[in-house]
Amino acid sequence: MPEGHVIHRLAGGLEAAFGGQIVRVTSPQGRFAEAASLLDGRRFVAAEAYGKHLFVEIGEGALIHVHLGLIGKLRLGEPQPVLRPETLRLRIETANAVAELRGPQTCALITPGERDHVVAGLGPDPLRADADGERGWARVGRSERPIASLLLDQRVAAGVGNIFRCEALFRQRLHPMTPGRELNRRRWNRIWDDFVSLMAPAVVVGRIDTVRDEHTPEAMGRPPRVDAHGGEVYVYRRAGMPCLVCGQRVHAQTFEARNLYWCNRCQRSR
DNA sequence: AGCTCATGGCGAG
DNA sequence: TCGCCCTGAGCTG
Repeated sequence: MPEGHVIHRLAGGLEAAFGGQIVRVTSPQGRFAEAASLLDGRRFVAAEAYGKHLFVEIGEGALIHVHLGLIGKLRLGEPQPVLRPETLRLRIETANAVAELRGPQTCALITPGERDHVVAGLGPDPLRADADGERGWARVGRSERPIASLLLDQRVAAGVGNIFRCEALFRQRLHPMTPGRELNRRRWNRIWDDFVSLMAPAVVVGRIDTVRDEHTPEAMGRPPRVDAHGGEVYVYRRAGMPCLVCGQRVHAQTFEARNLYWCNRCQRSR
């Protein structure tokens, strides 16, 4: 479940659960055992998200770098016995809380310098107060690449994933294949502002809602969306269903190995 | 029980 | 551009 809002939410949850406390760190699966033993029994200092990357600081001078990838999960909860240890890469626990990491793309012990190197390779993160959207525009405005490709490029906007990409393009009525250089700065600013205004609440509520007030279930007299991957959206995973604005069937196509969803009638500009 | 797909990203060719 | 990595939910049988 990993777009940037999930990672930021996890960072906050980890700090609330473990901040300042002495923690047990283990790797029941064994694949992170050596590093875990170095951190075990030390004090949890901080957890920080940058884009889809999570940095967990336990003890001095070392960080755990976590990237969930497509299928990784980090669950926070009450103390409980270890279940399915064969897939449990990392477990952090106190008497009151447990965090369990399974299936991550990355779980590695790194130095602060290595963390800085990872961050240096990322573009601005709409969820960070220090983000500078202009850095994203610098890459978009002179690119021949389709905007759908650019918006998943973590150097353009770190933390944006497939849902926010598809939804921002719909909200801006932009055809996914529009080359970046055909946008102007104002158009980019509106996309960026959408990322900020959609992602920040998603961190708080733990789901993605992108439909404007006039298209909510209440406003349109339709049943609310109930499936597990999020909240109310315009096009993501709505292939073949009627567009909430014009009624035409939502299109879906594989593009650069990812699913792309859009409305051919509403998103004409290019 | 087995198959497919997923909110990612990498490296080989 | 494709195959591959890692896990689990949601189908199908």
